[in-house]
Amino acid sequence: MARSRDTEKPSQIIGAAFEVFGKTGYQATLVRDIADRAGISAGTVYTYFRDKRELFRATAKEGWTRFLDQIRALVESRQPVEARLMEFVQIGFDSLRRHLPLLKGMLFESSQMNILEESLDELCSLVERLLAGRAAATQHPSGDQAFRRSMIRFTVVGVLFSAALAPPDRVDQEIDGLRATVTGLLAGG
Amino acid sequence: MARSRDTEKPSQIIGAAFEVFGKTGYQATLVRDIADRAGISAGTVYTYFRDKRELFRATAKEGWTRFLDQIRALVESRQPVEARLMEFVQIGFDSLRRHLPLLKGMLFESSQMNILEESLDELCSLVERLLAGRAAATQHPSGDQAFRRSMIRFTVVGVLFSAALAPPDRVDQEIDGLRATVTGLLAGG
Amino acid sequence: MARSRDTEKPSQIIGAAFEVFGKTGYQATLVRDIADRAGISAGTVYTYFRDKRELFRATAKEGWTRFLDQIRALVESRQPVEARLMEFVQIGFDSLRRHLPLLKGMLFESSQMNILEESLDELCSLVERLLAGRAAATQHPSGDQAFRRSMIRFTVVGVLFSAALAPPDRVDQEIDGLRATVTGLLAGG
Amino acid sequence: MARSRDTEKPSQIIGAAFEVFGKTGYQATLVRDIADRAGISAGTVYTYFRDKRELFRATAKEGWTRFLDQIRALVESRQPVEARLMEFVQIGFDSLRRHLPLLKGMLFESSQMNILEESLDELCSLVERLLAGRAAATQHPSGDQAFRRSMIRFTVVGVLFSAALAPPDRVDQEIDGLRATVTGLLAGG
DNA sequence: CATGAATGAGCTTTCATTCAT
DNA sequence: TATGAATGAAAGCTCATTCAT
Repeated sequence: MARSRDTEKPSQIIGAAFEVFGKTGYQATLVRDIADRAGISAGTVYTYFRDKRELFRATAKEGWTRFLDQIRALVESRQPVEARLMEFVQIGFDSLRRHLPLLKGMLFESSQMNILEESLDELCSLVERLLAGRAAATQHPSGDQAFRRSMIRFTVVGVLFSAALAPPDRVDQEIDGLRATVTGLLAGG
Repeated sequence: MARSRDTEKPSQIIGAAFEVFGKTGYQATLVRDIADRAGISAGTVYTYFRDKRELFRATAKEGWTRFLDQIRALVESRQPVEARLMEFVQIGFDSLRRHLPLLKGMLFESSQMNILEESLDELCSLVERLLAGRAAATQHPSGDQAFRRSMIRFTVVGVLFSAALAPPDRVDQEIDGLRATVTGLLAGG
Repeated sequence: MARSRDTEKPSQIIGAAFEVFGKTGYQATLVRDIADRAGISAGTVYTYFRDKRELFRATAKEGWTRFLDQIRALVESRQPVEARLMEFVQIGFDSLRRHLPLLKGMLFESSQMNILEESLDELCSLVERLLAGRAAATQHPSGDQAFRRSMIRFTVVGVLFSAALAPPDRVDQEIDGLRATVTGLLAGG
Repeated sequence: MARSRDTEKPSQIIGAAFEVFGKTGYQATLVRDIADRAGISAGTVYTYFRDKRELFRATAKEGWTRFLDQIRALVESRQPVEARLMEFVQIGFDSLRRHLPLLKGMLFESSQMNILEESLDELCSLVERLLAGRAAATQHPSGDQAFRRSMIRFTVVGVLFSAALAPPDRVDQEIDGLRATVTGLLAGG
């Protein structure tokens, strides 16, 4: 038999891609760099991914999946609402800080691949559910439902892109500021 | 009538760049295409702009300037608050629709050039001033000031990027939806 | 029934190669395509043939062998001369039509592999023998022997390459024309 | 003004291409090698030729043009028939010897580009005209006209391809043999 | 022997930028 | 200053071949 198809190879490659795309951006990343970091030859990348684009897509998707899984678990946890919200903020901004380069890659270099759309939608619904417990307490007319939903969407998009737009040397304070703002919003109602 | 050809050439080039970048996107745009449309040779572009990047920066800046000038005039106009807000929405979404490709270029294809920061900041303050009249009517504790400011920021960024992220065939309905949402937000308070 | 799989594999591969090279041409043919059609893996091809080149050579040789065997049988058959000549034309042009792509591969895409030389030589002598019966009838001085031989050679080469050079959409009429010409030559003398 | 477009550049490039294609063959030739030999950069080749293919086509065409021009002049010269025929054989086989590698390139590596068709056709008509004077002397029924024409075609194609098919170490004797054959044919009638 | 995953050399063409005129 | 011919770096992907299993 031939060398058996290594089932870990794809995630090994994605791992490498995660780092290189994150550091270098989509355009500037060479497939060879990813292969090098994964310890394989450039050709092998193409055994598992049709092309650079698909590799990027898979990498980005993987990132979102990991993150959304955490949030999903949180939504279904039995903690009190406020605790869950705090943890959400914690996890969310940690991820943001950690994966900002990849996010920028997703935003800036690949408008065609609408990886974000879906993921953003899901993130927004999760946030909605996260807030639902609290919202139920107060009686809200249905108009406020739409308002809330739009608020959530704009807040999520606003946070992500504000962070992504920040100049590299001010990323950290920008994220801190955003986090404070969001915390405030949650506290304020 | 014209002062001199040399003074006009940069804006002539920017005018051409505006159209070509807007239609084609940053990457896919050839410097020669811009030169052709400007009726000059490719080499001449480099007399006025260091490189393609700087030309894009200047073009984007020009676009924001035109737009912000309109809003600035609106802020200083003597119309009643509500009328100004309606006109703002009108102008804003018209520009968005018209210049979306250029905006996408700014967002997605030129990560290093943080052209937006400044312009976004100014746009947000203008919106703040636009809303200020109305806000003054009600007594708001200072906490709400911060809330309002963050709201504005998130809304502005949210609108721009949501539009930019929409897949090409759904851009129009996306913009319509965003406009409705914003109108609702303004109406709702 | 079969002796052993290993003995059959080469001809099995050649059979597949015959079809794929014929359809696709040398350059455009992937070793894997041949392997697929032969129902084996690409690697196995290299157990029986040093490389793609050698496989092509073997395939072409096989094709010539099959063809020359038919002609050889014809030469040795007991039919009257004229009947043999007619059948020769029949078989020859049928083969030409059927295997033209392979012939083109031999001619155009594999300059170093002079597969044709030998086969052409044999084909020419067979034709000479085919014509010999008729030629004997008339008294020919030896000079005409050389003339005849050159004629044969040029005719054979001329037919093959003229067919091979014809643009794809005119191959059929070209072959028809060549056949008519040859028939005429035979009839005429 | 810019550096003016050098009108000699194309033929300069073709000159280099002539040598490199001839020596190396179409496939194995790197555009860069041609550029190097022409003393220009690889990119410049593309200012004058759309791609490698078109450069080859132009090169081959140029070769045929030079050759056919000579033959054309010969046809129109006032020399006696026999002298012209002898000179034709002289020129023809000299060219064949000199440009065989390019011819092989044309034959073997580029069946798609039917550069040969046209040139062969013209060469054949020229030969026909060359022989016409002599032919006129004897009364030939029209059937012989067709015979003659086919003979010419097969002879021309036969000579060219027989030379092209000869293994490198026997090219010279092959060409000598072909020349002798042709001379004999001409002498014999 | 068979397999097929892994390898990695190979190469055209584009296009931003330069610079001789 | 304007021109546009010339430059030359740059990189994805294929596919014949190898070799670990």
